[in-house]
Amino acid sequence: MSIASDLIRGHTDTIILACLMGGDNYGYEINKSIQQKTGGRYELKEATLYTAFRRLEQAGYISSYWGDEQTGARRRYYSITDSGQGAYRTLIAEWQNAKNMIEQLIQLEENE
Amino acid sequence: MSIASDLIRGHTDTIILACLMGGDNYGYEINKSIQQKTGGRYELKEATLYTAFRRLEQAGYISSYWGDEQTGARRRYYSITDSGQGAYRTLIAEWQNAKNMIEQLIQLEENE
DNA sequence: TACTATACTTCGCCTGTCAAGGTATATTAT
DNA sequence: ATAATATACCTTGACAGGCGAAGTATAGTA
Repeated sequence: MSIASDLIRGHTDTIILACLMGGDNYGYEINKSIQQKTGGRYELKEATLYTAFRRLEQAGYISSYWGDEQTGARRRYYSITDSGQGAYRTLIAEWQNAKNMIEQLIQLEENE
Repeated sequence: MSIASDLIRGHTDTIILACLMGGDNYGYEINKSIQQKTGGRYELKEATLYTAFRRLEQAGYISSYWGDEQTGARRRYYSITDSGQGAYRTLIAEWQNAKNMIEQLIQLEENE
């Protein structure tokens, strides 16, 4: 069973930034690590992933460079910027906020 | 401060269904109750609200009828169906799922 | 008489997701 | 040799939900 993408929407950027907080990485590997973290229950679709990279780089939250692999397919590595680290912290705070709000709104109240 | 709409996307239906689990209600009042529950920090935009009603009714999760107000503006009341109650429970379960997954993905791990 | 609150509706734009298709290299199986 | 698979990246076009903006109608208040 997969997860509705509308529930993840808006978290893609945060997920990627969180990943890059742990160090530079490239797209394919980032997605692999996401699959691993969730025990295969979730993965970003390639189109979604690379669209997000463009968006984040455009916003100045990440920067990229080509790896110098001597063998195998080329890799484009991404690095989180200072600005991106700030954005990450903001996004985390917003998530805490949103999470509480959603819980408040979708649960049935016993009292009242 | 408001909340990013992409963080709410996918929860609109659940929020409305949750509201109707407490009994029949009409659009304007539903939105008021949402504002109240969140201390004014959140409200559904009218277009979003009424679009959601159409969608939910289309799906058979809610049904509607006109109120018999003798005065003031007419009100269209909404009622959650059996099917809608099932959908609500499913959506709640999915939220629990998604919530855990997101937390796992966006937080920094101390260990490892 | 104008404004505000209540209450519902529709149109068209914007944005993020994703199916589908493409490119290229290296390894493994037939 | 050749086919298949894994790695790794990229783009296009369609789709769906959120929402700004505008409109309709009624009732109470300044």
